[in-house]
Amino acid sequence: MKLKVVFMGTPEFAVPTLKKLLHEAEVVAVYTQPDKPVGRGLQMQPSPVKRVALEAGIPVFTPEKVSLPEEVEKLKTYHADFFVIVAYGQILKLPVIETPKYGCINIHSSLLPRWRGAAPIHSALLSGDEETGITTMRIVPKLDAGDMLMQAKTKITPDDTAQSLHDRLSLMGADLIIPTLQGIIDGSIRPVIQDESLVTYAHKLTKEMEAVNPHKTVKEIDLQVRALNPWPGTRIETTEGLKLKIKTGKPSAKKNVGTAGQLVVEMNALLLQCADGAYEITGLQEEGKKAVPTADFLNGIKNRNLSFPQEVKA
RNA sequence: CGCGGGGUGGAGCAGCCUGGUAGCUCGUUGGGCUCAUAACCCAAAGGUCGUCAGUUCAAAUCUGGCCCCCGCAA
Repeated sequence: MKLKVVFMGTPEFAVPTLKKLLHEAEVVAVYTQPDKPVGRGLQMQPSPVKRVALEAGIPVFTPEKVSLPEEVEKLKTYHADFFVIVAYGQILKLPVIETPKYGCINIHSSLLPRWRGAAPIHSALLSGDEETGITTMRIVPKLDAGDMLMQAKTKITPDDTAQSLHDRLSLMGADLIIPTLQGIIDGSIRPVIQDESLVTYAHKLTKEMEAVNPHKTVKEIDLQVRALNPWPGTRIETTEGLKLKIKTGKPSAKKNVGTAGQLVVEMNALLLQCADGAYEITGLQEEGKKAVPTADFLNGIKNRNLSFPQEVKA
């Protein structure tokens, strides 16, 4: 008999898990954040989870606060075995948590207890962690503090960005959900209490983080570019008015091509001089234009009013 | 009605204000030079200038509508 599940999730990250559940379990209802005005023109947009759920013909609910008493009453009527929560965007209060027969299960995109909180993928990258992963756990009232059920690890490669890790981890999470639920039912999983002495917190990303400080090291710049891709991105603006986002790049073999903060063109490469060496920008996007390989950008500037080096504004 | 930039040979751009022979850097193809090359030299192919209509003797260029792409903001 299929497990009866209520799914709660919102962004793209939650979609693979929802699809897995649609396939392997009986999803009786989907909860997601209300439609919001997003994008150019500020048009109302349903969440990615809502789109998938509607397509599958599952009832979708978008309460502002799922923990209100009347919402809890409705949740009880499903008589669900589990609530599965993936990046829902609301903190569940105890009455909700206690509703399903076997409890509320959460998928978190880090190796707990490291990186509890809002931006675990970015935090792992930004701090130069060598590996990260997925943890399934029981939901408790305290944020991301529940007992851990299963984990899967993945190495962070030099090419990984927040985007590539996000995509990989979201699939890993989907693969973990059925074994986790089954393991609880048949008692084969032994929940592990989080070691509070190892807890770190992943704080929310802000727009301000996109600014590059060229007085940081090449290593730090590289991690920033990869961790903040695609959002909020890594932006530089020169004193001559050139505004661009660094999409991709790598530490350059060249050591010093100017003074810290200079943007230099040398041997068909665009280089940003940092505190301890040069960082090569290999892909970029100018304001209002498409993202292009740096070679294309350099082809174009040859008949524009652009000359290098330029100074990057702090 | 949130603000703004843009659609020009395969790529990235200039030209538009001050209408009148299609430009630059690169790629592609052929040839040359070289022990050799992603280097250099010569040559060629490739574009109804997003689309529809208007103004004009004449529109990439001016005017209006439509389609598409992107940055900010959320």
